[in-house]
Amino acid sequence: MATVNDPNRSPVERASLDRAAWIEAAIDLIATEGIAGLRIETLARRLRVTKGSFYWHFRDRRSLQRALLEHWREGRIRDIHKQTRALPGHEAEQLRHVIDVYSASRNRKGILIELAIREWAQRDPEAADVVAEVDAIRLACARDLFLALGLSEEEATARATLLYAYVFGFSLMHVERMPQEIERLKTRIAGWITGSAANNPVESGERLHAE
Amino acid sequence: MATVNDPNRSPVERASLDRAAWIEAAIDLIATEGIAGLRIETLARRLRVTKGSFYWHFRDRRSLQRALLEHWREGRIRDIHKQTRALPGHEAEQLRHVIDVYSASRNRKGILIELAIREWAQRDPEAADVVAEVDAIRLACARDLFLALGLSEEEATARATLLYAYVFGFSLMHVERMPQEIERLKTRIAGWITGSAANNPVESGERLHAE
DNA sequence: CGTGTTCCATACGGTATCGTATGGAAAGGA
DNA sequence: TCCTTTCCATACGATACCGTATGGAACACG
Repeated sequence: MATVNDPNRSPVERASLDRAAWIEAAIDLIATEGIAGLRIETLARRLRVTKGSFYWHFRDRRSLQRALLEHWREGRIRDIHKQTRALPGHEAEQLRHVIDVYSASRNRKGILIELAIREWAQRDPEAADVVAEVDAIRLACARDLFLALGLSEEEATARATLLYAYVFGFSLMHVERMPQEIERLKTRIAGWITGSAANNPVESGERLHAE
Repeated sequence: MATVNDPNRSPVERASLDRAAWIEAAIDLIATEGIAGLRIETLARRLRVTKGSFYWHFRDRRSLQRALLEHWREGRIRDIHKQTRALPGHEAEQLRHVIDVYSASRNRKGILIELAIREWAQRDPEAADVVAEVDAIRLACARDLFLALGLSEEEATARATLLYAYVFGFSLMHVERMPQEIERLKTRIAGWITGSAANNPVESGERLHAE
């Protein structure tokens, strides 16, 4: 008896979906099409079902958007805490790690999602609230690292702000340059931002902007 | 002769439009609704005409988008040259002026347009080309100011990149804080970026090698 | 006055999407 | 077996939009 949820079924066949599957697909969609491209029937086609399925799991389009925001919010909060948890004495290293891991070249899809949501937040109050919360938490995490380095409150706040703004701003830029040249540039800038010895290589790490 | 273009006509009456009027309205629209909100019939309603007018002035929707890009490109290039034309000996001051003028709090609408176009550029090659050109020119202008301050090529390029990324990144953030507090923060950060001695100069392992 | 040009209104076919209403297949108890 | 729940398909009305075709009013000009 090959039930609907039979794990032995061919992957191309339709499996029973749940809210999580819709949210996952929605994240993928906004990464490539932006928030405006988040259409129910488009999603349904990608999932090889009809929108009858969608309206069983969600009340309406707005409901999916809210679930999307919540999913993104929780993921970002979990990640920033993971990425900024430094061993004592390794805070500077951890800061450079954060800069590197947030950079667009390292995590294209995550950046696209960030940009899509932030552009959405420009005209959606609920999205703006979520973005504001994520910003505040990430800023606090970065600031704490600077504080651990012995900086004053104000100094640490300012450096964290510079770090955070720089990372997202860089992801907005469309630079045409040799990759190697770019990396040198970014390493130098990271040194300024962290205000520390700048020449330690940054270790690669896990993704921060994962969906 | 009270022609259609008679300047004595009441402003609420419909006047004869031209391409420039459509482009202006389109700019306003994307500032509030984003690129996806740029619909011909929506624009026509705002201009109190029907789309019959639009298709007289433009071939199709894409044609308007291209005109929009061109208009934005020219405006940005003119503006950056104007904002970065410094009197000799006043380059640092001019740099601070640039940071201030391009900050979101001072130019909300302009930032919204920038963000909309940059988000558009994430998935439209023609828009991406225009953004890349504007980025290159603005980076060059900022770099030239740093060069005039005596920095090396590489150092000037890096500082210009930091400045540019920071300004746009900050406009992406949703900070909730006292305006006055924000201004102090931004002033301090601007000091770091310009490398001036006004506040806390950026002291790193590789400090300013101005020759 | 007649004619051509400019600029816009109207009407149309076609597509995409939203949300609803309703039916039905499959699975799991009772 | 029968009934219920779960999950999705189908059909529908309604809206918004694109691009085209075509008519018409106002003006310019000879």
